[in-house]
Amino acid sequence: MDGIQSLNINLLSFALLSSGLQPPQSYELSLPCCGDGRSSSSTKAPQVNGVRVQLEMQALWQQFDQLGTEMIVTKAGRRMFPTFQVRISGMDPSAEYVLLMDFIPVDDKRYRYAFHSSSWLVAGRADVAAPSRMHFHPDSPARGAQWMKQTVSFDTLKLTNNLLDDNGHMILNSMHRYQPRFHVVYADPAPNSDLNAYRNFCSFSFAETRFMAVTAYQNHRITQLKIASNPFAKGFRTTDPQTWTGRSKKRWGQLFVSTGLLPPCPLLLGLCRIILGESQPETKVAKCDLLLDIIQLYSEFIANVARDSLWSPSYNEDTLILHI
Amino acid sequence: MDGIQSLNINLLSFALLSSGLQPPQSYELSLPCCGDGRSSSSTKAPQVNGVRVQLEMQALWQQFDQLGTEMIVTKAGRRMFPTFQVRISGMDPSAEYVLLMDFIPVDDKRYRYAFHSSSWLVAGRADVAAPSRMHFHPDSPARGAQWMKQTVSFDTLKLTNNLLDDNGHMILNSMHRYQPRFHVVYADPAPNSDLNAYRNFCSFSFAETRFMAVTAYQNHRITQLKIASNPFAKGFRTTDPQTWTGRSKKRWGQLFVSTGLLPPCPLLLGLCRIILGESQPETKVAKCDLLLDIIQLYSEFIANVARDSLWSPSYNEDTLILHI
DNA sequence: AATTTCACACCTAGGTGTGAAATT
DNA sequence: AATTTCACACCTAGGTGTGAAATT
Repeated sequence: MDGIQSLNINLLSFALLSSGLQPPQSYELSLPCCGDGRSSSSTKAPQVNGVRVQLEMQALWQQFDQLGTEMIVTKAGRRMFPTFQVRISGMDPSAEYVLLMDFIPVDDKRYRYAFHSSSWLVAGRADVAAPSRMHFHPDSPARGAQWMKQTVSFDTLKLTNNLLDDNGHMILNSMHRYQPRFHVVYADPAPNSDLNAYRNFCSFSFAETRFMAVTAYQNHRITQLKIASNPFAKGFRTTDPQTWTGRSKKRWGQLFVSTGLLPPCPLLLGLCRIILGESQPETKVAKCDLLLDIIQLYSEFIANVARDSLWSPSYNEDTLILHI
Repeated sequence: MDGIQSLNINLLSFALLSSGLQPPQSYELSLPCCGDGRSSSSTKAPQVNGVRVQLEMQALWQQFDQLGTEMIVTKAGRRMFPTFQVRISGMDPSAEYVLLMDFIPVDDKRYRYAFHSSSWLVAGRADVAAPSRMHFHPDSPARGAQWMKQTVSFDTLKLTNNLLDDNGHMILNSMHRYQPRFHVVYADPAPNSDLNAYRNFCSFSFAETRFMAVTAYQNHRITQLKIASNPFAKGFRTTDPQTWTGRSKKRWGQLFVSTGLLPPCPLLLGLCRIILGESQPETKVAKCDLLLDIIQLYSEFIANVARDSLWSPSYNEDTLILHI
């Protein structure tokens, strides 16, 4: 990454500032290239003039966009999901390019979520703009052939609401709306490349990647779509037909303690099977603590309560109610 | 990474080939710089002349070296442990450098391990040399200031015995001995830098990083030291005072089935505690399958054998012998 | 009352040596 | 008989939303 700066920092600063980097500003005016992946044809260097960019996972992005995409921002930095990924064509295979992203405010407004109507409402003018940063793709600089070989993924990019962030994350204001922007910059080796820097870059925006920055999800349907589509949130999927809504250790412990429900041995086995997720054998869930608690409860039950008298209690298929 | 090649490939190929890259060859003759981290003083460019390199984790390397370090090579590629890491000083902070590693045969021999004497014996001349490759540090190229800021780690480097490897791993012959070598190359921007390429690089070897490439560990003490020092091998450490030598599910299952030992409820609890690793609470072991088996055995015992009659069996503290 | 923070359970992704099986 | 391969249990490292607590 160190090499990028020496090669291109002057170029980039001129080019992107002149394209209107500083937010807030109008969304439409900020785009020198149109959003459908086609660059404007005039006054561009041949190395960028023919560049075409295609958004990956477009169907998923559109699914989110229809609900009103939300992206979590945290102090430590949070990845985007869906990840911004593009497929590029039309580069000069042997020319060097730097790829980068930034985020511009869609408008000059601050929003709040109205739960009763499940919609976003304007809640005044925007807060003071967060420090504007650019995210260089870590493989930059690289030749066109390399970039076009496979999908270019910005999966290391993180969003934060920490104005003092020093991890190089993108700083955004929560409850504000943003448009991701993607830039292709030709690393012109000519000594006076600064003079016509505007010719050497091209920018792309995809309307379906707009999102609201939030510290916690507001729209429950967004949460559900994230859980359904992000592999890292698999733990929150409810695949079990019996829908164990209380999945956590605490809830289970409370359930057992408070209701006085205790399983007999075959039921304990069945319960463990379910908890350990036998229904989906690929997810070997590490719910040892929960299991340990249940066994403890069972053990205490045997030791202190049931002993000889209650060894064959009556129970139906799902639960056991102790006759104490 | 693509940028490296455009900047330095001619330079590198000339410089490193002239320093004697092709194995096999004598170990001593192959080192233009001495192994204590000091470069030779004459005929070098000022950007590399004063470079000093210090091996990190030297004590650990020496511990392995005393036993005869072994490094696993696999078809898919295996990391080195210890990882090759260095601390660099004396670079020109604003000059650009490429850092890379290669591996040269220590001698022209093939070895075998004699278990009876716990030592390596010569087993003939070396096999045909594996394709020689270089591993560029992924941050290359970068400025001296960047490289000197913190420890430079080659933790992405992998070793393979697959002659047809196309993942860019280092190809080595199993049962052959190798010396890792580290190169600092100044990326000379001068147009005719090829002409005095030999002035623009410097190489470093650390004798304690020599190792034998193996497909399976031969010296048991090496295995034990790897287990003791590599965090990823923590699962094989025997921290429990009772030293559960049979740790696997299969062994436990066999133990229970074959000996007819079955725990009563308090013992089941204690057993689960031990299996779940309560003794070291930071290691939440996912031994759910094992636990499930034990519970199954216990359940079957209760359902089919003990039922009413044997609910209070005699047992000592460690095991229960059923009176059937 | 609205928004943010934080410890946490629960995943993905991938780095370990094991020991039986396969290969040479 | 020696060496290599492979599925596997068990770790490390870190990305998820949760829901209670803290903050604004």
